[in-house]
Amino acid sequence: MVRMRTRKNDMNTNKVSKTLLKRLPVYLNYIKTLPEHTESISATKIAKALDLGDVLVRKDLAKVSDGGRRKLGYVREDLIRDIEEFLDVNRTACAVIVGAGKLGQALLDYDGFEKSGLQILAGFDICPGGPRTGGGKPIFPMSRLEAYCRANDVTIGIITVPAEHAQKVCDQLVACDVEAIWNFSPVHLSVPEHVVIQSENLAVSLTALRMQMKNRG
Amino acid sequence: MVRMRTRKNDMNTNKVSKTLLKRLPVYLNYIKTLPEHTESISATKIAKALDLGDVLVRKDLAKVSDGGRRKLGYVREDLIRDIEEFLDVNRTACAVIVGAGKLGQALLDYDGFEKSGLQILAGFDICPGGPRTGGGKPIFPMSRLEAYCRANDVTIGIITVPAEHAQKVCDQLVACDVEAIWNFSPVHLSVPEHVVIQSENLAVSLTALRMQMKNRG
DNA sequence: TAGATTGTTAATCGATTAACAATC
DNA sequence: TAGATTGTTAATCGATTAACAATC
Repeated sequence: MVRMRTRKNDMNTNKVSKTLLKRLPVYLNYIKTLPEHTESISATKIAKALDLGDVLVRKDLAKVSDGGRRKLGYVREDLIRDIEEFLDVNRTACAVIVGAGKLGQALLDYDGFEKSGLQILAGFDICPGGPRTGGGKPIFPMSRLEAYCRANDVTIGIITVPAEHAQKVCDQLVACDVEAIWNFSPVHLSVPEHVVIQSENLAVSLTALRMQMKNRG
Repeated sequence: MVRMRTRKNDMNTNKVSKTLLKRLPVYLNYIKTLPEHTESISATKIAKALDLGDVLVRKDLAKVSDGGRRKLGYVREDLIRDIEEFLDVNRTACAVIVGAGKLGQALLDYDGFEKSGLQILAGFDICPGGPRTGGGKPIFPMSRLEAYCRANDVTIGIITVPAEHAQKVCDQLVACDVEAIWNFSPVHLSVPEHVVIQSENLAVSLTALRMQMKNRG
């Protein structure tokens, strides 16, 4: 009798905590960078390598995989598969970047997002400048944004314009029916409730870093 | 009798939570972008504008300022001063960037960090390429890293090299006696205990974003 | 067996929210 | 006064850690 691979009941029903979601890609990356011949890996070892508590890692892994075997740990490639499945990295979302300055171009050219399930199709800017960036992706004028998004199933808008234009650009992207905004400008953006927003505010990170230094030194 | 401006007792003794540190720069930025003529501002209004709970903002502000007046809220410029003082933005830390690719250059040219107390002096790379970037800051070969860091009081090392070189570069920066590492490469870095580390892992953010989309749609 | 590991339940810790008092 | 606000104490929520049982 063929038995379907069963998943833990709570795997999909339980809400996943945001902190777990942030750790899973880190685990995944670490496990993937282990030497090829590594057969198995334990939560304890991952915890030590990543400076985390072992119980924490054990619980995290239990939430996304039932491949854990007492005394043995996890089979490496099974664990990779389970995490990837959980994170749904194979379902690719399409994105555009608005703002083709240095940062925008850096993101446009970076090919590392594809293994996290993101394909950045094109950039948009008020003055499109050179027709293509080094990485070979096109940069279009803003006037073509909406048509492009609708024609190419763009679900994520990435904002890399200066702070003063960010909200306006955000509104334009929302009008293109993107489902999510990934914001790299240092301002809080207002979006309708159905739109997901994630802000990378480097000034915030920097301040956190500096305060930690202050508390140590 | 001249009375010194007194601060709440718990302001320096109490440990500040990490979450507070992440919100303060956001508050500060919001308050600063209010119309010039704005005299006063309340926690309630800030909360509404930034989609946060009002009690949360109220408690946060109380931790960094004692300028709150019942019924009136805070005097805008006093609050700005108190937050800036708390975050110590006027004490500037010097940094270098290792890795002068597009991302490294974007950060090197970005002038927004200075108002958060960071001065990025120079970039370093294995092949220094053109002598200067658009923003006018120098890019040196790696061989000059240590001498430069020691000569210029560099306390923060920013890493924007590909993942496979990140740990090596990190070790080099630690050997230059930097106090903190700001890591933009998507790997976990090991540092001695006395070194502060902050990683901006975009793959992690991206995954969090995609999972939120999945849970909504 | 003994030891390394997972898994589970309870305890702790930290952060947020709720309720309400104070007050200008 | 009434209303908008801060401030404080208790309750709740969520995440992590501790303790220990299970097991291959």
